[in-house]
Amino acid sequence: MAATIKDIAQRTGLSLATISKYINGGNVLEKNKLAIDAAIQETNFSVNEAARNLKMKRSGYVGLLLPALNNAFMMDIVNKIQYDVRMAGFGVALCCLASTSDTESKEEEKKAVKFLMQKGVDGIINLPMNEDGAHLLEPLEANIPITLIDKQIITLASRVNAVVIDNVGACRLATDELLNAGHRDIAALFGAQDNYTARRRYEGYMDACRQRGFEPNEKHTVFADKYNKAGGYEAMKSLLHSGATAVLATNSGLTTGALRVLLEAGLSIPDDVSVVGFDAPGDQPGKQITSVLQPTEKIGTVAAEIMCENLRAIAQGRHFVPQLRTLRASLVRGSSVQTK
Amino acid sequence: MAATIKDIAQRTGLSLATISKYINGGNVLEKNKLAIDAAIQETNFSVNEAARNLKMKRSGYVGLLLPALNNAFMMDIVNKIQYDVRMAGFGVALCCLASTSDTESKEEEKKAVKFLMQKGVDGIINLPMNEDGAHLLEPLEANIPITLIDKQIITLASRVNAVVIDNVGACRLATDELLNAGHRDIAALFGAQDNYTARRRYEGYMDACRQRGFEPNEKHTVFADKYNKAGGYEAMKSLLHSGATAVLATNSGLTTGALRVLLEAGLSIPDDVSVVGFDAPGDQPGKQITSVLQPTEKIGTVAAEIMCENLRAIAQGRHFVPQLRTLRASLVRGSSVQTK
DNA sequence: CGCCTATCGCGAAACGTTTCGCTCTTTTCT
DNA sequence: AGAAAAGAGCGAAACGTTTCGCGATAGGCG
Repeated sequence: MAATIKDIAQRTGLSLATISKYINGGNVLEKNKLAIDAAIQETNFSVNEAARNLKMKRSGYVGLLLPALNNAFMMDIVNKIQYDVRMAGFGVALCCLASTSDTESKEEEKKAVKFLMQKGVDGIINLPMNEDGAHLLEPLEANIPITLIDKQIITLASRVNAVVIDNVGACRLATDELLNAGHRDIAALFGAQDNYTARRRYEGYMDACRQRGFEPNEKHTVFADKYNKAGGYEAMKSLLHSGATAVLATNSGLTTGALRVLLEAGLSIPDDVSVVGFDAPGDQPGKQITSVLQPTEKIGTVAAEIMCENLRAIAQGRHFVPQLRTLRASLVRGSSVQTK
Repeated sequence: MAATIKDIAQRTGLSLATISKYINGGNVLEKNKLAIDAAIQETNFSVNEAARNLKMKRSGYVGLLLPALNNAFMMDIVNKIQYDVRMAGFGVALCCLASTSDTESKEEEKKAVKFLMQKGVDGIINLPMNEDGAHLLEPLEANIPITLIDKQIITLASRVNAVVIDNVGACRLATDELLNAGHRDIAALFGAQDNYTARRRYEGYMDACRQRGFEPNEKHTVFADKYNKAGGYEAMKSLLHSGATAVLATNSGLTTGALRVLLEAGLSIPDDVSVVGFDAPGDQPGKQITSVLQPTEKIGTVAAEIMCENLRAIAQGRHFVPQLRTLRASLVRGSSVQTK
């Protein structure tokens, strides 16, 4: 049905090789150029990507593999990457995991990588669940470029790209905001302890405290197993009567969960308790929570950029070296912190 | 590098045809089965999808084409479809438009369809911007199954699937909630008048009013050109001093925009003004807005289901008839409506 | 004028599958 | 036992590209 390169060859009296060359930007006599263009117009020809892919051993797709798609952070990143990658001519094969449990997710992530490999994606952008990076070994063997986002995998650092935010600095920023306001009894909520990001943020928290020469109360620090709303809810609940005058919630889920507890307890913010969150939905009508804002768009752009550059390098047989890009997060002040 | 069917043939002493047949579920002598399985194990073989796609004239991808990815409604749908479609063995090629203006979006949508066609997707799931459906003519000619979500395109009704919600009923539900509470002066915010969904919701609103035998005040009704937060903000602003005792905001953006205005005006909900919204972020800490909730997961599941069924039918040479599925939305009561 | 070099075009093989039509073997039925 | 039917396997062609290596044509130069 659809026209092929063969049809163009017949119509123009040229050979397959010549048509192919022209299509791919090669040089051809002016009159042949015209003839080919005309034939392409008439037949409404467009190259068959499947055939091209077979020959070229590529697929024209980039896999985008995320642990979930249920919050604004992920959404913004997906949106940006999807767009930038597409503008570069690649398709985006989206894989967002569905499991809620950590161990299940890890298993699911491995399966997803297999799926993407089977689909033959040319590259993978991944916000990893498996922090050991075992799931990435196979694509790495196959020489498929990988760009990690949000988390670095240390053992793979020399082989994969990564675009992360300065978690230590970000959390230091958030902590300082409370410390500057005079708070010392801070209920500090972190993600699970085996989570890279959570650990870095804890580090930033400790840094900030120690810089003031004070050792935070361990009793007020909790690492939530679930880093979602439920986790934040439970964690905050357990700290409700701890005497803390401020709350530091170090990710989006924890923040929403914690806020809900405070609200249900009838506490008023910031009069009864000050709050600094992460990625707090700043978009809602109502009280604005002072919160660390991650540069999601930038993360997406940079990840896409690196990936496309890698892909171009591979196509041209050039070499490339994995990059690490660290982006800075900013603090957006709302009205949730009161000087003590 | 990677093993091919040829390698398996050599190792087992069988022919290409036989290996292919076995791989695709055909019958083969028990001892050959074993031999093939062994060879596959040893060589870590897996079929080359590019080659298979070329031969079979398919790509193994479904295009998912949305006007944007910047709200929970879209996110939930993407998430669900992505998952279900993947479980059926297809990849999802995500295309979310970036334009903010209507006309630009329509142009962008056409381009996106071209992109997906070029990529050779096997089917397209689309929340359409171009309500005339012109952008879908080409894939339709090419016999690519199409599933519309959220909006039906009447002129294409016999050729495409559609899964929509009962907009009329949903808006009637919302309106009744205010009417039942005794409100008669309702500031009613709708999307642009050339928008299918907006019109249906307006219809539902009018239905509900007329059923009570009263004709709503036209002055209190506005069709916002922008159906986002900004649109809601402007629209509400223009109605602030209209004397309305209640607000009906008929989509997510309008709802947030309107709420912001009320908040800034220092009005308290529901004491000063009652509010019923659509897709109001019910997830936030703070006051719950009574709101219509769309069955996003269900929409996703049904759309994926229909698409995969279509694709299976095509693969097996079966015929299929386009379906229309209408889903019901529900009203979630918060504390934003007060009896007058 | 003749040689060297660029430039352009071509034929053919290759990428890794699936499938058609055929042969050969085995089973089933009468 | 013999014929028919069913089951397995095979060779070869096809899907639509890209690319290698070679021949031909034309232009530049001494």
